[in-house]
Formats: sequence, C-alpha cells, structure tokens
Amino acid sequence: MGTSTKPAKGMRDLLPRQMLGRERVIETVKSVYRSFGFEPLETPACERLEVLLGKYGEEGDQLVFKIMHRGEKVERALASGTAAENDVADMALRYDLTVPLARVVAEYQHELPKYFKRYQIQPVWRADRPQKGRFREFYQCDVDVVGSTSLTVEVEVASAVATVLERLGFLDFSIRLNHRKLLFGLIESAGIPATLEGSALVAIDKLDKIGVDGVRKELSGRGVDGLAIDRLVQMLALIEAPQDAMLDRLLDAVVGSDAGRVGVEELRTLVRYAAGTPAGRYFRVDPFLARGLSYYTGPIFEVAVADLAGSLGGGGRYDNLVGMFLGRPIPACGFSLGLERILVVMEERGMLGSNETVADVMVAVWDEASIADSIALAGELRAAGLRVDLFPDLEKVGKQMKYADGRGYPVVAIVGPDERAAGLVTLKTLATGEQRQVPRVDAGKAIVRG
RNA sequence: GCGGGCAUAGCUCAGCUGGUUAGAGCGCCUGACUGUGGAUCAGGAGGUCACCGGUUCAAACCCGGUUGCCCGCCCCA
Repeated sequence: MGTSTKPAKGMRDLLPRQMLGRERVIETVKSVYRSFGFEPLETPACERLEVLLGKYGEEGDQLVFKIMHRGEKVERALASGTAAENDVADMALRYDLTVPLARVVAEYQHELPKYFKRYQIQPVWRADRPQKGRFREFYQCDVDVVGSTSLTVEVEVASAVATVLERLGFLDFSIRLNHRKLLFGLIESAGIPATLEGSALVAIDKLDKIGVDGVRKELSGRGVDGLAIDRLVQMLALIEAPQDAMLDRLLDAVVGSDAGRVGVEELRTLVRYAAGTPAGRYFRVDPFLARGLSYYTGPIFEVAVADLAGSLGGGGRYDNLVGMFLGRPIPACGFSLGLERILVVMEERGMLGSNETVADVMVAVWDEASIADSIALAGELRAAGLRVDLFPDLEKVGKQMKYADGRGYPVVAIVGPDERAAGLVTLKTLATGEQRQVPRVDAGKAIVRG
C-alpha cells in the first residue's frame, strides 16, 4: 500500500507498443551481424567486482553498479564501522559487454576459434544520471573480433555497424575515426607529461564544444604548463583540412613520436581499406575524438547523427584488455551500438511504423452454444497461417467489434447460430465496414495475411 | 558529482494579484441503434491539486523540506 509502482530510477518497463519496434531493430541487427560471420554470445548480468574495476578509467569505475555482499558478510563489513564501498560489495552489474567478452576469451581460450567473432545483444547498467537517450539500464549491440591485429577487422566491424544503420533507414550518420596512438603522439609532441595524458585527452575531445579558449582553460586547470598548451593548441589549429591534407599535417605534427607516426599510418591504411565498403562512405577522420574508456589502444570510432548530442555507438581496438586477465596480450577490436539511442532517434524521426497490429483476424464469441466453434475456427485459421486472436468473454458483439478496432485488427470473424446452421463464417473488414459470408472451410483463404 | 525547470482527471493542459461546490479537450462508461466498431446526439463516472510541514480568517496558488520526472554540465551507448 502506497508503494510506488514506477520502475526504478533510470530503468523502464517496455510495453508491447515499444517492444514491437524494439524487436524489429534487434532482428535487423542480428541478421546483419550474422551475415558478417559473427556468432552469438551471452554472459551473466553480474561480474566479480575485480573483473570490472580498473578497466573503464576513473569516471567509469564510479558508475559501476555494485552489489552488496549477502548474509553475514555484509553484517561483518558494516559492523567494522569503517567499511569502504568495496568492502561491502564483491559483485557488480556489467558496465559494458566488452570486458565480459575479454573475461570469456581468457577463460575459454583453448575452446574458441583462432579468430573469435561474436555478437552480443544484452543490457548493461551504469549508475549514471538519466537524461535524454541515457538510462541506467540499456541495451548494447556489440560485435567484436578477437585474435587479429589486422586493420581488416576494424573495417569489418565498422561495415557491420554501417550496414545495420543503413538497413534501419539511417542515411545521414558519420563514423568519426581517430587513433589512440595519434592522440598520444600529439600529446607527447606537445611536451605534456604522460601522467597528464588522460586530462589532455578529455580536453582535446571537447574542442568542438568549448573551442580553443575552452581547451586552454581546461588544460591549465588540470595542471598542464602554458608552453605545452601553446604547442598543443598550435598543432590542433593546423589540423583542420580536407582528409588527405589533414593526415599529412598530422604526420608532420607527430614526427618526433613513434606512436604518433604509427597512428597516422594506420588511419591512412584504414581509409584505404574501407574504400568501397559500407563503412567507407561514412568514415570521417576526426583527430579530436578521444573516447573515455581507458582500454582502447588503436583506432577508435564513434557514430554520430546531427540530432542527438550523444553517439549512437562507439568502439575501437583494445589489444591489452584480454591480457589483463591472461597475462599475455590478445588483440581485439569491436563496435557497440546503443539500442535505446537508435530507438530515440528513430522515434523522433517517425522511422518506426506506428500502428502495427499483432493479429490478422479476431474471432468473436457469440453464445455458450457456439463458443466451441469459435475456438475451433480460431485453430483452423491459425493452421491456415494467420495470426488469430480469440475474444475471451461473452460480451455484446458491439463491444467485441470495438475491442478489435481499438487493437487494430483488420478483420473480425463470427460463427453465430445462423452461420453454424449454414456452415458459414461471417467476415467483417473493419476499415471499410464491408461484411460477407464464406464457407467455413474457405475462411482462411478469404482473409489476407497482414 | 554540479547547475536549472516542472509536478492539477487515464492523457494533454487551463486555473488572474491566495477568496465559496477545481475546469476544458481527448479518452473511458451507459443509452438512442439494427446479430456489429468508427459518425451524430443524450447522459455518466473519474481529482486528499506529488508528499510532509509552515504562514493566513482562508492555500492548487505564498514559504521550507522530501520524493519523482525533465533539461543542461561532467561522462557516455
């Protein structure tokens, strides 16, 4: 009594109206991922806390949904009086699907193929503040390839994602493309110490939002000295140019850095490999893309559309993550699409068919004497390949019609006393109001499947 | 974690500077109406104005707190 029936903060109930559009999108994602040779995987909602912590950076670790010890262990931890968060928790809800994949690869390394290509569509949880297109529980649709350092992998995962979006009806997205090694190269070349690398990444990422002056403030606020800031800003200013020229200038900027040179060369190769693929049309090299997750080591991507502040998805190469569990490095690269983000945009743009109905025909019930015939008719129509709903209660026919109309059912079938006597079925098409009688054996054929 | 806005019927919202029984549209229910939905008409139900406390003769309206939702920032899908 008085208990709120709202779902928990940042989490949602998905009613049939939403589920129908959602399932269509998921089906598209699955079929495209499969067409690229990816295999399905699922992992548990929870992971051991130490599996998740330390993989996402400081911000990420704070957003991990922790799960308390059960039973006596909590009591003991709390009784100590000085319990820190990690003393009362030993598990957590997964924060993404990439780290669980890395754990699975480490655990089953000998059973998995040389190249493990998996897709995974499951919810993840983040203890974030909800916002437009941002929830505490949301689905990610991941594709990853484990076991190869080749840039063909980047092109494949990006092409899979681009194909999904095209198939859903998106034509105006871009895949921003950058390289962690290039970013390190720029930061190194500017003379920013390695300890401030993370701060510098964040600042660079914000350039298009807060401008050059904003970046300066951000950097000095984080303790980068003025000379280094000048050098970095100077480099960034030079970079704006058409793609090929931009890459040339980037190469000049990082000439003293081995990592930087590798980054630029790999970007060049990626662009060349991607020409003529679904991904190639949407690639846009963007030296300011940073991405917060700390496990990326090579190329990074992010899918952007104009009408959403956040991204529809992101990904990149993470050659050291599996190694954090195994002790020896295993290369990997993948891409993640945010299901809710996609749905938010599709809904706003009216890309989701609105009045989908779940049955082609509803069988009405007339009276107790004919109800068995109604049930049988429903079965016959289903056997004929139709989707059929049977009205459950003996209500007035008008009510039954109204219900069918409200549910969007195109046809109502009736077997009352008259029809039973004549071996007929009455079919009413609700859109036009037309009504006709057909022999019961022909009823299935007479109704067009929607 | 920081900043801002909102909270009145199932839904979308009115409700003037505090002043009698809190309104509209849509939806819902009943009937006119036939073995039957939509259109029209006639009726009807439905609100502790988010919650708690304060100011006042009087609070949906003013003040404080709580909760929830939304929008920015940070970060992200």
